[in-house]
Amino acid sequence: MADVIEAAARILETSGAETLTTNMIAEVAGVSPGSVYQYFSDKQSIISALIAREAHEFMKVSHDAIEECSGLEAMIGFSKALTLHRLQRPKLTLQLILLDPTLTASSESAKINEEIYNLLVDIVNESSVLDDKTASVFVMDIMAIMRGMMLGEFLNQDRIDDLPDRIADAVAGYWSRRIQAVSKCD
Amino acid sequence: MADVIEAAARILETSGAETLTTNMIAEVAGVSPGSVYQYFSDKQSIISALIAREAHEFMKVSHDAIEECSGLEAMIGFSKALTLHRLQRPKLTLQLILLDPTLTASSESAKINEEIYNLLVDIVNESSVLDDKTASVFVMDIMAIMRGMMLGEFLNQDRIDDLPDRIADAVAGYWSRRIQAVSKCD
Amino acid sequence: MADVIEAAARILETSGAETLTTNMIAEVAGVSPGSVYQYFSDKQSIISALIAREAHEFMKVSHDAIEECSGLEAMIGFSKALTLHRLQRPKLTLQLILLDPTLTASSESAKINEEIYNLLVDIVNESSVLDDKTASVFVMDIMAIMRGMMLGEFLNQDRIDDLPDRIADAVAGYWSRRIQAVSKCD
Amino acid sequence: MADVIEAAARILETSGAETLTTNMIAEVAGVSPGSVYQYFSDKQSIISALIAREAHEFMKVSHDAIEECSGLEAMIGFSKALTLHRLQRPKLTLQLILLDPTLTASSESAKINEEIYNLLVDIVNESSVLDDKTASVFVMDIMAIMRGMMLGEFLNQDRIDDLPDRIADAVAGYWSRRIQAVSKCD
DNA sequence: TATGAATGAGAATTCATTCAT
DNA sequence: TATGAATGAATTCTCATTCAT
Repeated sequence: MADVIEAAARILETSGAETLTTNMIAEVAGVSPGSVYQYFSDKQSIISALIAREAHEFMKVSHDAIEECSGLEAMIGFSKALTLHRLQRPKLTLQLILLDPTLTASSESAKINEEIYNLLVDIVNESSVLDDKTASVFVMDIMAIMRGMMLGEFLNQDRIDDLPDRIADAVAGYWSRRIQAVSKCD
Repeated sequence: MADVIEAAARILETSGAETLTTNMIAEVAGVSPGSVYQYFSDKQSIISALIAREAHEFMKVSHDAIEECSGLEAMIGFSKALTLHRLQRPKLTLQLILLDPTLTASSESAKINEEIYNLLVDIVNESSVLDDKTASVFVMDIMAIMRGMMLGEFLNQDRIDDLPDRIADAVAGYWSRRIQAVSKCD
Repeated sequence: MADVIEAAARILETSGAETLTTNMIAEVAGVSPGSVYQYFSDKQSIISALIAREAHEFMKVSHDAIEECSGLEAMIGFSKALTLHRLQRPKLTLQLILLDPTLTASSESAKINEEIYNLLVDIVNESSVLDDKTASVFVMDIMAIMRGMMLGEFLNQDRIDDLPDRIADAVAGYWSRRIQAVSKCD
Repeated sequence: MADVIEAAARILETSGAETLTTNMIAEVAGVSPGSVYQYFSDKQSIISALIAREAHEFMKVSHDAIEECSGLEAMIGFSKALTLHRLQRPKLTLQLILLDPTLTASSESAKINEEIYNLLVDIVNESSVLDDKTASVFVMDIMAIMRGMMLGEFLNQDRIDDLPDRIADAVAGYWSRRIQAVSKCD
């Protein structure tokens, strides 16, 4: 099962989503096409499982990065952890974002995604009192910025070494500007 | 020809890239499958033409938004113009980003993309003296932030009315933080 | 009309039967696809007309080659005339043989073919008294030998300059051997 | 796999090359269209495999026909064996000659073709000393005569019973005439 | 449970032919 | 009469999925 998922990951990395056929997955995983369907109901669920795996892996890293920090500092910690984590397999990250930008393909990854979302909402609420909707949009934007910048970098691979810092700056920049904007409204 | 491109756009909006078949495009365009190939050599070139159309439309808006401004002000003008433009057809924007994040699918859209890129590099160079590489990464990041936030919003459609402002804040935040970071390095 | 036929010929020569489309014929002939159908009921009738044209051209040469000769000498004269004639456009000959080995695609070329056939039967009958069936097979074989050797040579283009002599030898060889064989039977 | 090849053969025999579609092959073979592509990469490779099959079958017969003979006698033995072999499925032979007159469609049949070619060159060299080029043309001509006469007969089916003898006479006739012609040149 | 050959619906594309202008 | 855009049936080939072994 893990082999099948990893096979899908490797195919995405080496030749992209168009070549991701179930027969190819089976071949790379070293099993028969029929066996793949013993564990996965269909092709989409393999992709979903891969996304869930990646989300899971990240969750482990995520908590450590935030603890003992709060507010913007915690958010920056989070963004750097996410970026460093995804830098390990940039091509894969790129392909997964294109396949499922929201990470909600499976209920499992959707759940993990929500956990992360709640984590970030908590961080935001520690330092400012925003109504639910505003906090939600705030967090979504920050995730979108991170996702967008990773996607951009992984497409160009121009200056991958300082990507974590650049993303941190983008997040911090958004945070400080936006907190002001949101406060003004009240 | 325009009908075929618009048909592709509508299919992307209503049911996404998987249902974008050449037969479906022909049907929605109200022509026969054969007719599609009178104007387009293959399926990809329809998509490329659609992307080129969108890029073209945006270019018209783009110049107006920037003129008489400079520096950050110009960049914010640009980001708002882009966002407002893409807000007209958010679902389509989303699908096109997923199909071709770099806008380089066709030589024509690649050219327009480069024009926009040069426009932004000029804006950056007006206010700060950065070496070529740094300016390039700077501009790429800003485009990535915009792309990421649009993609995020169009997936959720939570608070679309203040998206231009939020993107402008993100761009401004990145700009001010990053100019400092880059200056420190010198 | 002649332009259309010649266009078909040229396409056969340059790129073979697979690329012989009606649209291509029209383009090479410098007319519109619709115009082609003013003169020809369908694609096959263009090919038939081309075959008829070639048969016709050859008939002109044919009579001259035979007159004042008789028997084997006349037959050799005929074979050399045919070979020299077809050597002018070997590629075309090759393609036409493959398209219609019997030259009976159209009633017109079938008629010319029969004329030639009768000519050769007369030649045979001048020197030997064979029953109709035997004479018929005799002539058919000679035509088949010529066709086969031309086809072979035009595929390889090895030694095209002495092809007429080689074919003449083959014809003469068949003639002399076969006359004996046929006589024995009686 | 053999079923698919035989299906192609039968279609060629009954209705010719225009009706030889991959769907029809699958239907006649009693399998699904997809199954055809399990064994053959594309349509052409089915045809090539059929040609290779025929060439292979003939090779088995070929050696026996020649052994213990030499010179013209061996060549006549060969020509009779070939003719008798192809007489088993004349319609198929006809269609295959039109599809691939040189038998070089596949590397496998090309190889077999070369084997046969070498066999015949050896036969020629046993009785006469010809330079390479002359021997090559000599053998090619003999093969062309056989091919041409089979093609002619299979089109008309006039007197199929004495075809082997007629072809043998044609070959013998060419041989004796041509050996003289070639010797004169020296 | 694992296999992998077989499936067959469906995709992209072609091209002989038509017909409104 | 000439045009050439439009047609649409037919073709090759793919691939997610199944099921007998």
